[in-house]
Amino acid sequence: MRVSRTKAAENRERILDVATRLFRERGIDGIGVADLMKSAGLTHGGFYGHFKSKDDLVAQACGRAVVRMRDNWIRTMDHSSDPLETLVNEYLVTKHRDNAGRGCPIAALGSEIARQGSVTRHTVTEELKPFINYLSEIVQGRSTSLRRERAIALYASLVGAVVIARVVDDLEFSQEALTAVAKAIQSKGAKRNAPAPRTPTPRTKKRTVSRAPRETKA
Amino acid sequence: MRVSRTKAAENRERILDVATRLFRERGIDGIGVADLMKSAGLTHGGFYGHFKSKDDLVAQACGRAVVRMRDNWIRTMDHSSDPLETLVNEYLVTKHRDNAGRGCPIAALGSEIARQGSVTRHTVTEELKPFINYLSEIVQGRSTSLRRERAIALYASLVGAVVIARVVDDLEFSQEALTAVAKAIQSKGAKRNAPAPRTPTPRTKKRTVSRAPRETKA
DNA sequence: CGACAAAGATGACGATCGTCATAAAATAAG
DNA sequence: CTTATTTTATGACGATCGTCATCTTTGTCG
Repeated sequence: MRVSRTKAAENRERILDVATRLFRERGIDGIGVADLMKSAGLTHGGFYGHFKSKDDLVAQACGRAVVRMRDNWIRTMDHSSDPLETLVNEYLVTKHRDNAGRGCPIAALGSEIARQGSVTRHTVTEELKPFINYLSEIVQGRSTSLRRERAIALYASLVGAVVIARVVDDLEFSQEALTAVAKAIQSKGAKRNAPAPRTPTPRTKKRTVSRAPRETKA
Repeated sequence: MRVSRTKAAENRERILDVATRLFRERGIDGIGVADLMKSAGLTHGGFYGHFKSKDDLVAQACGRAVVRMRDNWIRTMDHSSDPLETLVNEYLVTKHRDNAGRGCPIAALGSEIARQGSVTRHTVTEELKPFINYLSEIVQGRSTSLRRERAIALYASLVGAVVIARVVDDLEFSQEALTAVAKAIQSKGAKRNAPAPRTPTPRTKKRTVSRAPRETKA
């Protein structure tokens, strides 16, 4: 059966949205075209009218996931008086850890994207660069190159923390991964020569009660 | 055909060794039982005499990969006068980035292990804990809890750096991910109140010429 | 030396994979 | 209103997936 032109475009968008979520939840190889289309409310046949292959969808979905993450966090940080703390409070929390389908695609799919074809990797790379550039503006540092270095190191520690927190099945250990990196970032982001927090285990629970990262629907 | 008891044990070891490498290279879903057995020089039929399912193999292979990584790096660091710098020089280099099959299993499979069953995740977790405990001894910090925090944050930034370096297809960007985290770690590991390096882009290439991490064969 | 047991080879199973040809159906164009 | 185009549905394809039953072969032990 046929469908109106706008409806067809909506269907395409829905397939992409479902893919960005299910890939992060189950892995790129963990969800097939048929299941994916069913989750979008369609049958598997119509897929190849929208995408020329699964790899094509993977590239577009991964790129979209990075764009959504970037736009979402930039928007959130732009409305914050302390963007770095806001980022940490949105990223290094259990709600993000337990909601891979709506969280950072590099943390959710990093090791898989690394094995994808050139189109997917290139798309992800180009969409990731503006995010790093933005982070370079919110970290401290004398020179632009130093701030860029710190931005990359910041993002790397965020990704690694969530990956480790999702790998380990020990809840306490998992929580440690999140809070340890959060503390490391905040002690670094603090004013130079400011006294480091003397107590080793102060308020570490309060930090996990913030909102989970959410994506825009369209 | 039958094979001597010791030969059978060798075959089992070979299957496990091949699996620890191929899983990291192609992903857990990226290599099947048949291909895996062929790579071990056997046919697919004998597999279930050694392992009761693929998940069983995945758990043992991932656990073994973590053990090998841990033992290898602990041994290397134990012979070094500056264990932290040695770790950075072994981990944050292109040889490690380009050799996922023999590198850190968390960096190579982190987002996939996070979706594995409870046995795999528990095995990995328990083998990972001693590594974190070891790292806690080589980082600086007044209290044991502070050192543990820093050890976890250190490992997280290592993992994140290699994941990002493997995801992006921009070679310069990829190299930046490695060196940025290396610098961040070394500036942190330096003596407190030591002057931070003033020049923003000094010697960053020399650091990448070290040996790649290697595993023991048995 | 002979009998048993066990390891690996062979081949097949049902499921699922990505892909595509074709049919049906409704919108868009005339 | 008719015609033609386009989108989705149906169903099938070969390949590969994990798994297992069966058989052959051979090491092991009485």
